[in-house]
Amino acid sequence: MSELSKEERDQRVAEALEEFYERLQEAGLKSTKQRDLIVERFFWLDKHISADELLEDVREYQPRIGYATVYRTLKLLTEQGFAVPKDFGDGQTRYDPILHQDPQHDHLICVDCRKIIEFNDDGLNERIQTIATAKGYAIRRKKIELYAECQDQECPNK
Amino acid sequence: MSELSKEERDQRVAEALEEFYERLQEAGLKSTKQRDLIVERFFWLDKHISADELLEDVREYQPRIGYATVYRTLKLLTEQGFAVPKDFGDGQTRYDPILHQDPQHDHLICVDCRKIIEFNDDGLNERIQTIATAKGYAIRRKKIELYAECQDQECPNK
DNA sequence: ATGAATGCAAAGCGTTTGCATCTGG
DNA sequence: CCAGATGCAAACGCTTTGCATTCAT
Repeated sequence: MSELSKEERDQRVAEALEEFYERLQEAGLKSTKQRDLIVERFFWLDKHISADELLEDVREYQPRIGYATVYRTLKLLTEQGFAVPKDFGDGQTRYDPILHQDPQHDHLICVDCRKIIEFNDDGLNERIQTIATAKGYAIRRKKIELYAECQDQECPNK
Repeated sequence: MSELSKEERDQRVAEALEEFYERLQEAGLKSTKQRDLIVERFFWLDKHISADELLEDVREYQPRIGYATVYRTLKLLTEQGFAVPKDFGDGQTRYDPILHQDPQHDHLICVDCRKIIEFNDDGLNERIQTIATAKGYAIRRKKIELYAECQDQECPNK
């Protein structure tokens, strides 16, 4: 994610947008100034974000956007598989953008400072597959959150 | 869980209750008819349960219990480490009782019928430990939810 | 008696919805 | 044109809180 160059990032956002507009068309839905902006910013920021935070961001470009529009767009993105809602227990839902090259990552959350580290572990993913298969299920998606405290003093809240 | 005999179950509930009352005393908090009932039923039922469902259950014994009391008791149980709140994305928080012999389990959720299967996998737990340790963190708790569809026709919603 | 717990109703908060208006295809 | 999208405000559902009353210690 953050190791990508601006070019690579632009590239991935562009691809995701293209895919998104294709789906819009297929579904007979419309592209509008507001929707386009929200979706583009959502992809561009490329991090788990709350409706509130996203609204604040897009209002820098179009101050009159209403929060209902943001919620509706996030719902649309979720339905179309471009976003995954996450709940970290602080009362508000956050949405993870899915730029399709990206395998869905998991989270390690510091219980002291609430810092959220994203990670991806093949061994973990394999194990999960094994478990689901053994029980006769096929994984559609997963939600893995590890709540932990860091060992040393890098964490401000200790 | 469900493989326990009634005796074993009673035993575990009794132990958990004892521990709970110890903590209450230490904290200078009181034991009341309502609180006792809610906690006992919560331990006895021994499954993830919403505030609503728990309220409905305890009202069979004491119809005048208010929902605020149930919420307050669940909050207390959570603070004292006897319950873990879980969010499965359907808008209401569910609480998992922790009877202390029980290692914390994970969930496999059918995306079609919303059936929730609890499981525990040592390989998975080891892998998680490894990941956290490698990143310099010590796990306090985890939340693992696998959303999957079942392979055959046992699932009513297909 | 005194601090804590309860029940009720009201408030909170994030999210969703109804509706009149606007807009893209 | 007309279905779909927007913005606003009101409604929603779950959860929390204020307050007068009751209760445990």
